[in-house]
Amino acid sequence: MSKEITTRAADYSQWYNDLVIKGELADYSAVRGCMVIKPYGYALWENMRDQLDKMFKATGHVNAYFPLFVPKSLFEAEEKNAEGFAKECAVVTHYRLKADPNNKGKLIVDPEAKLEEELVIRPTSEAIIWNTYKGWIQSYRDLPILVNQWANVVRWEMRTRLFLRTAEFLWQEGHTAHATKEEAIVETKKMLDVYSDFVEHYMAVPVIKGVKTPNERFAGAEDTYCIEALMQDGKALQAGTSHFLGQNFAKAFDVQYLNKENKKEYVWATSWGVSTRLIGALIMAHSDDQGLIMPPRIAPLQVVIVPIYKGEESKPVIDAKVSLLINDLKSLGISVKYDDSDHARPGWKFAEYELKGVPVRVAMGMRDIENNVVELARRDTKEKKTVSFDGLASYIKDLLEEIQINIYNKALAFRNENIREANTWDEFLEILDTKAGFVSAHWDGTAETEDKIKEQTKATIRCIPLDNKIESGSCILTGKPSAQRVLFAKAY
RNA sequence: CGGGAUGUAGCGUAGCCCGGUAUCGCGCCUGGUUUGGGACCAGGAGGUCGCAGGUUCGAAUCCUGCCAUCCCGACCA
Repeated sequence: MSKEITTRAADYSQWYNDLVIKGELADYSAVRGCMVIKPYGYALWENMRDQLDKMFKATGHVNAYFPLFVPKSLFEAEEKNAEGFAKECAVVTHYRLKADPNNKGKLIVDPEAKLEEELVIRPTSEAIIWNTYKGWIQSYRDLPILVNQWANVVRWEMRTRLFLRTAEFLWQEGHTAHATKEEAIVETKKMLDVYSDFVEHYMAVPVIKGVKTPNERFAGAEDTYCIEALMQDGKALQAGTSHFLGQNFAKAFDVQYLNKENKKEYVWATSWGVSTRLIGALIMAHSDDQGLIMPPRIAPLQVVIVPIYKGEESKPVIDAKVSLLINDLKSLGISVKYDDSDHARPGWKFAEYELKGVPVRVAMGMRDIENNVVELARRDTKEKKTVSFDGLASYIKDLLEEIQINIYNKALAFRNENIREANTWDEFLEILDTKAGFVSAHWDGTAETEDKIKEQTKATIRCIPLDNKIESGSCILTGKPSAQRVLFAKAY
């Protein structure tokens, strides 16, 4: 009774909030728009971070750390980038507080401690990083620079939502510098592949790789590549972006190198990022009305064991048997918790771990020990099975993989069912209205048409899929000729 | 930032219209009985009624301002 979850059908947004808060991933904080990521949620982020970090390093990248503050003069150097982020920047103007002479025990900002130059709290780090790269790059021998940083950034959003859009969020941002345009484009696409690989294979969320239209492009980019995922309510969510920045930042910060012919050239750049927003995607892609469903490969906890005992004498017997299983699981690299706490009964624990999305639950009582079995429950299908204790750990290892694949396939089937072609404006409206999801339709390629469609339907062009087949047709709105379909959806 | 709603113990709530020292359930603590899908009995602790002003002898209740959260827009990862 203690932790009722709103159903998806009753109120999708409330369902999402319930999962985040009652599943103990995060909580609201005293700071507007900022959340506290709780240990269970942070453990999930750590698993995601560790895996991504491995993948970044395997593709030749190294980590570094740049300041939180960006002097305003650096921030404004790349005009488009500055313009794009200007209206959501937190700015530090003073460096000292002092006692309020009129109000004992209170503090005021010391007007005499005004900064000569305001410091922008980074909404993204291109400016400070490219200012730094200027000092790192003289020759073609200094290139490429393949640096990533794990950091927090601040974007003063009007309307925030747990994980999906918070004023401060955690992310990684890769910033690379290259001698040639071709190399930079290869890098941009390579990192998009790393993202899609991670999101699909570890988070079990299928994504569509594509390129953004100029309207939706990152401020300061020449091209923005993205991965788009579909949530259970039929809305799309941008799960990651990789930008080809051209020479925009090199020119803004005057970063040039000498090539083999001893001629000066501007450096080519990329940047790419994914954030704690991915956790929102994970929640909305898999979870059900009973709670979260964690993909085994990044689950904070993969297996929970619940003892079922009658009387004090059976408890040590169960403990002893369980410790064997724990050792076996740990030796296979599986995370496991034995919840033998006495303040909650088994039924309560079952519900609790379902809410938290633990992939596999083992229940063991005297009855099981006598038969040399356990009760095994999987979170994704809610299926319960009696399984032999012999070889149990490796059975569970296989089961975790099966769950991983099953939830991916389920999400994939849902996503595929929800990509629909529209060939007329009426069809387009009807799909958006009654079914949501992605709509594949022809578009005349102009920003004006894109804006009009957005105004009338709230749907935006999520991306032009990279594997798009070339197919001529006519624009859904204007009827003008079009060379290919693009993907529309309402989005988070 | 515009429109709507909400804010009372850790959580969910009654009381507000019609002003008089806050109700109930869950949870929590102690002891006991329990344990195969959210246990039961007994006793107990826990509240600046979102915050700040104002009206009043007296404010959870009336008035003003602010803050936070949720929903719908605009903006965005």
